[in-house]
Amino acid sequence: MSAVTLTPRALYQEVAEQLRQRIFSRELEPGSWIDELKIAQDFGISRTPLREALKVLAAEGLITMKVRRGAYVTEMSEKDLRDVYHLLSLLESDAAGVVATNATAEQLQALQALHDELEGAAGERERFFAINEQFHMLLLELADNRWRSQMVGDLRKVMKLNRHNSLLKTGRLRESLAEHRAIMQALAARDQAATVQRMQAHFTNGLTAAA
Amino acid sequence: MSAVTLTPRALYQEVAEQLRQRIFSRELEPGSWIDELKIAQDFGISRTPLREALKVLAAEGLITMKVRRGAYVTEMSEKDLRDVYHLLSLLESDAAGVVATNATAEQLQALQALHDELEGAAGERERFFAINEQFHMLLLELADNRWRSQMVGDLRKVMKLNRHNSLLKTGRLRESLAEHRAIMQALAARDQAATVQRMQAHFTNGLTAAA
DNA sequence: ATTTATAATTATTCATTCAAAATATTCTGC
DNA sequence: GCAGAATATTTTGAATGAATAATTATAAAT
Repeated sequence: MSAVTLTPRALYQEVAEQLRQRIFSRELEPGSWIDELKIAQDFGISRTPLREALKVLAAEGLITMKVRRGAYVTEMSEKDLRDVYHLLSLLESDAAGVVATNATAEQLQALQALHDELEGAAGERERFFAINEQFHMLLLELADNRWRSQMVGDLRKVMKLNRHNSLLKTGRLRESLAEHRAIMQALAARDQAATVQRMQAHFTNGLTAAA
Repeated sequence: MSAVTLTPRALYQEVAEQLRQRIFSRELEPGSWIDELKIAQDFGISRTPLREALKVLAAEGLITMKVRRGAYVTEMSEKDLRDVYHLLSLLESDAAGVVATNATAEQLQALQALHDELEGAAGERERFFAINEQFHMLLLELADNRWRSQMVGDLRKVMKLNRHNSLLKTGRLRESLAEHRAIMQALAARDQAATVQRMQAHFTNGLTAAA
């Protein structure tokens, strides 16, 4: 038994995270019914913490509960994808604008450092995506609004339901880098309007590339 | 004709709604601990559906779960209020812009009708607030993005945790009406930029009035 | 043969029970 | 009298079991 029952967090949270992984890996496909008994047996737990985990995921939008019919993995239509992407663009652009206005010199330096890493990783696709993710996360953190961070986190999770879940297509890597550079420059210049505008453009380009 | 389903929704959803009411009415104060046993006995139910309801409310941000310490009603700091209000402004302004661009003539007429009602209710405070709420809700619905609607709904719930929860102060009623009129004109003119800008101004004024 | 109604199976939902952890209280020793 | 440890009580977290609701399948009647 691999069960090291050290409980850093509650079981239902652990289960929720495991379920997210199964959903993102498409082991649980969008639209499919979630068999409580089977999952509970798989994890070796009872249905109680599993049901609590399902409530959490339902609130995140990853699954949809139907009365007396159980839980289904949320299906994202094309419109849903566009809608969620639109909100991500709106929220992250605004966050960038806030950072352009409020960030300290040290914080801007941290962003610049990450961007420099990104420039260096233009060849390695995987590493580029990882650092890119870090950059967006740091930006969000620096915007210092836990409610927005929570919402963006949820939206990004929902985006992962999409089969082509990359917000950045491979072919767009060079253009994406150029856009990032432009954003970084606007940030360094503390130009809020330009930062927002360029971040929005960055997202818009990402969508047309993904479609 | 009316009572079709005996169980319109699951018990945990019913309980979640009841808890929201208790929180909004300050029967459960922000920062206070939620006694599972007591609440369960109050409602005459077991702890199981109650705990599931608590998970839902936690996802909405209304309560905060501490590991092995139970559930607490979320406390909103001044900064939290500003942060949430900022997001509401961002999301609803964007929604208004979308409506300015995409709404059909009939939909704009429906908005105009509500606005006309608002003009007529300038004297009656309660009715003014009710219609105002309807207007914002209809706008959101016409923007046709269920993810945003969900988010705005959650944020508005969280705003209700505040003691002075009115987004519109009484004294600001006349100014608020004037701002609404300006928004309606921009909508009728299908001027997206002006609509967004005026809705943002509307929110900004509301905040300074509430502070 | 098709449609409707009933019965049976299956799965969700809620309650009761059990275990583990944290906090409060009491007792003992210095 | 005070401090520390041990015990007891309170409360969260998890498991199991029972009941209700829904769907599907089968049978009967038109």
